[in-house]
Amino acid sequence: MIQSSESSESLTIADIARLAQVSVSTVSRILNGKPDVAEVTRQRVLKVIHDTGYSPDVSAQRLASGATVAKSRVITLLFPMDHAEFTQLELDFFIGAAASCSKHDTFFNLMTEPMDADHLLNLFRSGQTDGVILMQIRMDDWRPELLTRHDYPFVMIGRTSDNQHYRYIDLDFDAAVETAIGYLVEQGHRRIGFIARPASARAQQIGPSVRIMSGYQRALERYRLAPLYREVKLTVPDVYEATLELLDEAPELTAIFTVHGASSPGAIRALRDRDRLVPDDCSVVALATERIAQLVTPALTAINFPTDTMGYQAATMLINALQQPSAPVEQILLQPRLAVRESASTPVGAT
Amino acid sequence: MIQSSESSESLTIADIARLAQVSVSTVSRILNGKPDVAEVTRQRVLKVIHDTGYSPDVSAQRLASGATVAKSRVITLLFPMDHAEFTQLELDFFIGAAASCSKHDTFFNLMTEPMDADHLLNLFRSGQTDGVILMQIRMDDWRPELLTRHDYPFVMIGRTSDNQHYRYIDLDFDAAVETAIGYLVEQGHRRIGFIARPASARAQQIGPSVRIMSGYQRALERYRLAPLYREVKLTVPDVYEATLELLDEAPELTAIFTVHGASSPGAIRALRDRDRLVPDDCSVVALATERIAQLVTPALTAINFPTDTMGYQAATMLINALQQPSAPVEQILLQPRLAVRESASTPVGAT
DNA sequence: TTGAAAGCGCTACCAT
DNA sequence: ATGGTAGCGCTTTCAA
Repeated sequence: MIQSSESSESLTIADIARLAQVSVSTVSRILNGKPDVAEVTRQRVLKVIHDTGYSPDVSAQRLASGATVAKSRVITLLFPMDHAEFTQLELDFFIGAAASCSKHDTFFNLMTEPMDADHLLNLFRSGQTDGVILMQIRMDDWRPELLTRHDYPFVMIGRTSDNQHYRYIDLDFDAAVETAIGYLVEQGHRRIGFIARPASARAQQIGPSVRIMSGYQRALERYRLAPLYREVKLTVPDVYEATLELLDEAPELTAIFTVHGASSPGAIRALRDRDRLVPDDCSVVALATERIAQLVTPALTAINFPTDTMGYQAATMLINALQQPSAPVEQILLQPRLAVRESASTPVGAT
Repeated sequence: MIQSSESSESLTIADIARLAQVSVSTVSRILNGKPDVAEVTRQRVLKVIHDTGYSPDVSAQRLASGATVAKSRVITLLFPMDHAEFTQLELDFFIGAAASCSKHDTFFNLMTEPMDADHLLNLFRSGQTDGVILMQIRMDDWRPELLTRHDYPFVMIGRTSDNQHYRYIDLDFDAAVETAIGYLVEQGHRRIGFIARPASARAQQIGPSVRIMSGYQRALERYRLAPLYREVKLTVPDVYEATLELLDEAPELTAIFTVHGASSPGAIRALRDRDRLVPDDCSVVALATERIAQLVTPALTAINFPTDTMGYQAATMLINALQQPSAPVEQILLQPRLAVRESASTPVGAT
């Protein structure tokens, strides 16, 4: 009870055996909860173990038991932090994934370190994780191919340009933009400002950035709209500035679509500072999580970005794949759903 | 190059040695980057390794090299998810901690599974982590004592009732409540509604819940105020309801202090639905992160809850402790700082 | 520069 | 119910 400290440094199973006056095999049995040990013996040995603070060397256990790499019951979500400022968005993915792990008796691991191939493979080799959730997927991402080749389980939140065979869950961003702009057009808007993620993300071929811009192009053509957009860092001040620029470029604009709910107060305030009230004098539609949409005033009319659900589903998908490796590959492409709230309306003087 | 797959299942260093026509020792040397190998040999062996897809068994490596448990360069943030609904709050802790890890070449691990003592110790024993950040600290938390006894490094975000010797960073919640209410009183408010975390959290002795209520008691005494509060789940709808109740109980109230920024729109909307505009007809002060405070309209006058900074500092503290185990124990108790924004003002008809 | 062999700490099989 | 012992896959002297 009392013994203060870790002489455990170099204790081996042999030491325990000696101290408890039994054989190594017996100690091993006890350690592994085997039934064929006399209760008295077990107690005696257990006492020694506790008193000495001994704990078995995991490496040796694994090696001896032939478990090349033991199931760790850990899944890891990889979110390379340098590729994007953390935003509310990503956080909800984490929550969802963590919640699923909790429900499925699995540990959840979040890694924000950007990884090269070696790091990634080592995660598996070292037994640190049983599977990974990949985020910030680029159109030409190299990771799915690598992991597939090594037969390491993974799912993507996002998708590459040609992912016939990989598990993924993603929002149909192309369609999301078309839906949002379509809605605004339906309401009678013709001059619509668009605020998108930084061009740098697109240059890096990050999926959503690429697809959002292609969706925008398609929407422009489909509705015969003139381009009017800014690609900026999605912070409140940057969006504020961008909105002002848009207003300068096209004072006649009656609506703004922004791809990020959490920075939309920037737009709303810029509008207010130019004497435009939302939604009466200008509509704002966003791509946003329900939570953020509700937090902003006026509550955002928005394409729902169900990030927590996506995180939850991604983790669940991965855990399933772990349990049934031969099960068919699931691919989920969520269709956009617009939630009408308070931030958009018919333009002044429209039909 | 082409080889499609992993026969690697059972490849050992001996197989590589045989295939490359060298001894096991030589392969080992190459694996470990030792200099005393002929370049030709090295190339030949490397090719075999690559072609076969061989990768060494980590357990065996560790065992043989005597590294009882290798430094994992991982720190783990423990956030037991059942103890609290995830709120924006906690998320910012994660961001901060992750950011520090990134800066300090360390992996960041988030675990949401509630843990018993065995789980916790195993995290260390199995070499999964070098240190942990504890959250959701209870006044009488058992974890610091356990970890200290085993000499496993940790820091707390929060603190126990008697943590003379543990590393921690915490906000002075007692003082925070007094400051907020003091500010309101200074502005001329006398009838102030208070919205706090659920009583269940307090029953569980979760630090902030306990200290916030004790701070409230102190504030009541100090300013001779009558109690007027609700303890509720901090969601927008629940806070909405709570605010309505407060309004029913004390229609004359002129201010509300809530401990959670992200659910404060619930209060603001309840007020609006009772024809009270914030801040003109009723002030709202919150305990909130800067980000949330800015997101809400009107921007919240709030006690700053620097969660991301706290997460960052906690991780940094831990990483330092890992590098210099003998360094003195750091303890940081942040004093509350009020940021005046738009949501509070002088009550109607006050001096 | 290379090879042979002795363990690392533990499990699992075979005896007893 | 217990003990003896042969490896698990690798690293690391020590020789050659």
